[in-house]
Amino acid sequence: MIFIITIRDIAKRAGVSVATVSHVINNTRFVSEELREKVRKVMEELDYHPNLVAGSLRRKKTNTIGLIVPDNSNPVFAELSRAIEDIGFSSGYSVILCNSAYNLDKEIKYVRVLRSKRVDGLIIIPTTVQATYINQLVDSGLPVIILDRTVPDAKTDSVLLDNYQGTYDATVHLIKLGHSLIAYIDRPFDLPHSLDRLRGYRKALEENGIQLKDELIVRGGFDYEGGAEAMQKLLKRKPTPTAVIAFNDISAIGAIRAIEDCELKVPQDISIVGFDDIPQSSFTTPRLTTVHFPKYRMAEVAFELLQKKLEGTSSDRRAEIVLPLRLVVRESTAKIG
Amino acid sequence: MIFIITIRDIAKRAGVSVATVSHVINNTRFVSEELREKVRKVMEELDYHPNLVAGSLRRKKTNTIGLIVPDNSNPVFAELSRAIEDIGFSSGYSVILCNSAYNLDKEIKYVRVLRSKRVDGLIIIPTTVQATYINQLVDSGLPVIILDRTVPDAKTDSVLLDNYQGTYDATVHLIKLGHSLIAYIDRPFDLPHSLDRLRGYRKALEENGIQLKDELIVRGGFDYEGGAEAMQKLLKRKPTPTAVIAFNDISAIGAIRAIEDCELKVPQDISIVGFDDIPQSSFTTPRLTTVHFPKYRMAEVAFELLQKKLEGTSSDRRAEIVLPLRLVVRESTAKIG
DNA sequence: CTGAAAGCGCTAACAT
DNA sequence: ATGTTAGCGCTTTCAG
Repeated sequence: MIFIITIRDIAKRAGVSVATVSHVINNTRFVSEELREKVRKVMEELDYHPNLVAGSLRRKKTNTIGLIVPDNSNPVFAELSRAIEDIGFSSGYSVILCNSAYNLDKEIKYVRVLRSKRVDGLIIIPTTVQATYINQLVDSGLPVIILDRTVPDAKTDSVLLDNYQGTYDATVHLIKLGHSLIAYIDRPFDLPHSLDRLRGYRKALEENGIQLKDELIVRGGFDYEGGAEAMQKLLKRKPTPTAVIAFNDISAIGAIRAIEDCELKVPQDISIVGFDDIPQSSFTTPRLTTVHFPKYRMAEVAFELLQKKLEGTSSDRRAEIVLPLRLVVRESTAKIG
Repeated sequence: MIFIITIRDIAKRAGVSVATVSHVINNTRFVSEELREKVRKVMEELDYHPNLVAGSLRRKKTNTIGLIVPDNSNPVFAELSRAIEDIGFSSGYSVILCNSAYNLDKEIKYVRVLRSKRVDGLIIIPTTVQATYINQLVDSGLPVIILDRTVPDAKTDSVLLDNYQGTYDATVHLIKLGHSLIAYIDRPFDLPHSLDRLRGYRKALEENGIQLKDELIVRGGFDYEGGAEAMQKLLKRKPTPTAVIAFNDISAIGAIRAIEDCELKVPQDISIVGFDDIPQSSFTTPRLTTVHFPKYRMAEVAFELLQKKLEGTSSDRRAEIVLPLRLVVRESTAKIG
């Protein structure tokens, strides 16, 4: 940071007070066209760039928000980050991107940093269900919005998905296609939202008189490989499932890979449905049937909620917005052969 | 930002000077274990979080860097962002993520913001070849590292790929497989790095006595759909290519989609090779043959270069590190039928 | 309509 | 070994 020109320099050179310069920069009180023009010219000449860190200190507002996601290299989170940046930008906010790497320790470290950096707000997809450190933040007055994860005791707003409905619909879709041996690839460890997805699956089976087989539920990982490995396990189970639901598209894509590696075909031999509807899911072979996650919408809602908190117009009640989900039927599911 | 406890409060309550508190926080001069402990206790009690914006103002260092990428929802950039965040985090830097959306105007706006926010450095994948605004930054003393794009007149370091070699190898691979009708899906508009890729392709054809057919070069878009559309055009060309090289994996995946939609098979009817080696490329059907882009390595090199500039130990010469590329042969390429 | 000046919370030179 | 204090560059109240 070797920027030396300050507002005083501008003021001196333009023959006005620093107050005037500040006001022309921020358009915050009337300044005669004459002075205004003079100030602008000097700023231009000296290539002046206002120091926002000084401004932030004074104004107690940084115009930056923190965003903590598990892993930006996951397409869902990448799209979500992108959307939040987009929306933030148009409201004059920058976003500090933080990856927790599914690691509570790193997440908490980041929260400390962001807090010390005095971000105006925080949008977070937490790694755990633990609410204490989030509530500390909230209690300290930092606006926090929780995304995509249920944190039961959190004292702040969240925007969630109707996960239960998502897998319920997916399962019913499969059942209607004649499947009854429907497997489920779950995430590596439970969290309320994943439990909800599992519940949707279970409920659909139950309602249709299909007995749940525990050996058809298996855990995957957070990458493509995880889905492939889970599927490999499933392929060894007897009876072999004729359909599988994965907790996300990445796993589903890994699963397809594993199936085809066994000389089986999707959907002829096994149907697959994913969750998230990441961009590539329309371009896989076969195109993936999946539950559409409205990422941009989630970002919008999150930002609106955050804005309200920033403006102090947030309702006292803890908002919990649940976005509806919709099954997108493509080519990876078919009538049982 | 309604954090009210300041270093003075801590000092007062602990019965020490603010200097002492500052020094225990930053470990910047000796403080007796006794005072140190007392201060720590008070900080704990009052849930004190040092105000880094004040610190930054004073210290003229924000410990945050700006990262401008075209679009974080592109898997390559998502991985790159992730890697830079990761490396930055371990050196105590936060990163402000900015998407230029391939839009020079937005890019320049972000540069202004980042500059005013006094980021310590900037890592950028520029949208254009235009160096002026980058050089202004450089001249103003802001450490800038250019990634993945050739900006000929830029007066700062860059870390690039050996793009020429990448497509050259890809093309030779195809030629060895017996192909001579090799098409090329280019990006929507030219930039030096894409021109280099095209050069590699041309050179390989030429060296092998294959005549370049201009009608086999077509432009795609920045998403999967763009690749699919480009491929559709190619499929209408006579003679139809037996192999195609795409400027990135996303396009290649879109192209595969388009091919299969015409009841043709990859690689039996048409071979495809991509560029980037994004994670999903090992899991497509067929697995994509592609040029591996060492994303984490690029992030590391970029950060090292940046660090040097931050420490003022950067060489005077403008560094231009070119990372080697390597073709990963998977299943989307085969001997001509 | 414009200016003077206090102070945001911290760091670090200087003093003891 | 610790304390005092002058700013960092800006915003904003208060005065005129």
